[in-house]
Amino acid sequence: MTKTAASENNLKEINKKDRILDAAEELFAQHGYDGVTIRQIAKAAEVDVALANYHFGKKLDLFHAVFDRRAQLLSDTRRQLLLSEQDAPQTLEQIIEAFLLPLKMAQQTGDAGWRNYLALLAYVMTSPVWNKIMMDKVFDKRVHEFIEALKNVLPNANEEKLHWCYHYMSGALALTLAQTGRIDRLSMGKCESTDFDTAYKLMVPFLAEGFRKVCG
Amino acid sequence: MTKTAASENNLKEINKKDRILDAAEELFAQHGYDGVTIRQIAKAAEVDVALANYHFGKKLDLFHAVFDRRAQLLSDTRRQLLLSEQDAPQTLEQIIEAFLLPLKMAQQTGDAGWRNYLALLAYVMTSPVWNKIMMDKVFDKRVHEFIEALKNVLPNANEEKLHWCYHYMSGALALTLAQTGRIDRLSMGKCESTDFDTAYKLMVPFLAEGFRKVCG
DNA sequence: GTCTATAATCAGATAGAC
DNA sequence: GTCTATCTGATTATAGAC
Repeated sequence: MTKTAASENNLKEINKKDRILDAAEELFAQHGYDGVTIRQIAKAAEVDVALANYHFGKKLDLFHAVFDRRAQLLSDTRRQLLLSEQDAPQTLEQIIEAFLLPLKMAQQTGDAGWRNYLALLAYVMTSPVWNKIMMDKVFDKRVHEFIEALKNVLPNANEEKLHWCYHYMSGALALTLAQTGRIDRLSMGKCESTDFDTAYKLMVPFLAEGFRKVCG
Repeated sequence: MTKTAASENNLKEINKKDRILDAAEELFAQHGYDGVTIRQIAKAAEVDVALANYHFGKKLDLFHAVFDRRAQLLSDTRRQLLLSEQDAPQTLEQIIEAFLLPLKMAQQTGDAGWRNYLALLAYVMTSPVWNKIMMDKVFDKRVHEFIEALKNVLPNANEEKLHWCYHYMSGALALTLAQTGRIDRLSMGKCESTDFDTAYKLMVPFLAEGFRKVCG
C-alpha cells in the first residue's frame, strides 16, 4: 500500500517519458517543428532538458516519435471501420464517415492529447516538407482503400476526379483539425473550432454531395 | 543610352530589395517562419545579410512585408469580382468562382512569385498562431461580403451552417494553394499539385453542391 | 534515470567604414 | 546603399557525476 500511495502521490512525477511526448505534441502542433526548442518542451513537461535526449535522441527523432505514437492507432481504426462494413451495402456517406474518423474520435474522447495530435496532423498534412516525409509512412494504404471503396458507389468516376475530390476533402479535414480559431472570429462566436461534433455532422453531407456532383 | 545599357547589364543586380522579398516569400512558404534564417534568405537572394535588416528591419517585419505585398492586391481584385457582378443575377457557382480567385490568378499568370505567395498564404491560413495575427488584417471584409452574397442565393441558410461551409471551402482552397505534392504521389502522377486549372474547374461544382446540400 | 556542466555552433541584430 | 566585423544570446547535443 506504500507502493500505491507513493504512486498516487507522485502521479504527476512518474512517466516523464510520456509527459515529454505530450508536451512536444502540443508545442509542435502549435508552432511547428522549427518553432519549438527542446528546452521549451522540457520546461512544459517539467523535466530536465537532457532527459528528452536520453529518451528520444535527436530533436527530429522526438518529432517522429510524437507523430508515430498515435498514427498507427488512427490508421488501424480507420481500416477496421472501412472494411468491417464492406460486405454490407455501403453508401457514399458511410464511406466518408469512416474516413473522417479523427473528428469522431476527438469528439468522443474529448481528450486534449488527441486534440493536440490532430492539430499536429494538420500541420504535417499542409506542410510541403513534412507531408512528403511523414504522410506516406502510415496513411497511404488507407487512402487507396478509401478511393477503391468510392469506386463501388461512384462507378462512373475516373481516377483523376476521384483524387481531386479526395484532395478537397483532405483540405476541409485538415483545416478542421488545425483548430486555428478563425471560424470563431469570423462567425463572431456562432461557431467554434473545437466543436468537432458539428464540424463532423455538416462535413459528411457537404462532401458527399460534392463527390456526387463531380464523380457521379 | 548608357543608362539603359547599364540597367540591362545589371538587371540581376538591381532591385535587391525585391529580390529579398522574393527569396523570403519562397523560403517562408516552404519551411515556415521559424524554419528559415535571414542568412538563408540573403544567400538565396544573393545579397548581403545586413541588407535585409537595412531594408525591412527585424525578421518579423520582413515576414509581414512579404505577406502584405500581395495581400491587398488579392483582396482588392476579389472585391471587384464579387461586387461587379452584384447587380447581375448571381449564381452560387459564380460567387464561389469569384472567391477562388487566387487559384485562377495563379493559373493565369503562371508566375512563380504568385505560386510561392499562395503557398505562403496556405501556411498562414493553416497555422494557429499566424492565422490569428495575419488573416484578419486584410481578408476579413472579403469573407463577410462573400457570406452576405451567399445569403441571397441560399435564403434558407443560417449563419452557423454558412460559416462551416465556408470553412470547408477554405480548407480545400488552402490545401490546394499549399502544393504539398501529395496528390501527385497518391494518384501516381495522374494529378499534379501545380495544376491549378483543373483544381479550380473541379472545385467550383464540388463546393457549390456541398453548399446547396447543407445550406439549401 | 536524472541532473550539472559544457562544447560547438549558429542565430538575430547592429555599429561603423566606405 | 552596401559590406565587414562583431556582439550577445540561444540552441543542440553530449559527457560524466550521482
